Amino acid sequence: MTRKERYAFVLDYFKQHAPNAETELIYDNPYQLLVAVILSAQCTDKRVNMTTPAIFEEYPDVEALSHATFDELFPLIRSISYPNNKTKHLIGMAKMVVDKFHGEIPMTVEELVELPGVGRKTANVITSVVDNQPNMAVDTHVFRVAARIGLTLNATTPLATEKQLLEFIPKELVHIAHHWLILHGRYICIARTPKCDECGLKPVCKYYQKNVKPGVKAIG
DNA sequence: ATCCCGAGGG
DNA sequence: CCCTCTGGAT
Repeated sequence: MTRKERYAFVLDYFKQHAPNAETELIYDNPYQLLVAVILSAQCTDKRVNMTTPAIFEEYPDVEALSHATFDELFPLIRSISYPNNKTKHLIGMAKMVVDKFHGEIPMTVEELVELPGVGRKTANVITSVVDNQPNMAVDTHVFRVAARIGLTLNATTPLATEKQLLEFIPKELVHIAHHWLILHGRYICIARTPKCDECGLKPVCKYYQKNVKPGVKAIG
C-alpha cells in the first residue's frame, strides 16, 4: 500500500465516520480564541470554558488585557494548568499585540509565534480557524495518531509531522482533517491503551499490526 | 497513577 | 535534545 493510498483510506474513513466533539473552546472573536487556545495547553476544553467568561468580562479586548496586572489576572486562571506561565503569557501577548501590531491580532504564523505563549501549534490553530489558512496544527494527538496509522514516516518532531501531512492532504481538507485527527486521538486512539476494537483504521494502522493484532508479540 | 488541542528555557 | 511549569478529572 502506497502512502497515497493510505491517506485516501484514512480520509475516506473519517468522511464516513466523522468523530463528534463533546466539548470545544467557546469564543466570539480572534482575541477570545487566542486567549482560549493559550489557556488550553495540558488542559481540557471544558475547564478552559469555565474560566474564559470571567476573563472576557473583565478584559473585553486586547487593550484591556494589556493593562491587566499579574495579581488581577492570576486568580481567574488559578484553576488551570500552569497558571503562572499562562498569566504572564496572556499579559505579555496583549502588550505586544497593542505595541507592535497596533491592537490587531496578527494573522500570519510568523507574526503570531512572536507573541509570548504562542508557539507553532497555537499559531496554526489561529490562522486556520480564523482566516481559513490551510495550516495544520500538530499537537500531541495529531502527532501520535499520524504516526500510528502511517500518515507520517519517521517524523520525530511536530514540524516534520506538519510538513508530511500537508504534503498529502488536499488543501480543502486540511482544516477538517486536523479536527478528525484530534478527535480520533482524544476519544479512540488514546495514548496509553487505544480502543482498537472501536477503530476502523486497523487495516492501515502500524500500531495495531505491531502491538495489538492477535498472534503478534507485543512490543510495548 | 495518568491524562488533558504546549511553550519557553537550558 | 532535555527539562520545567502545574491543576483538576478520572
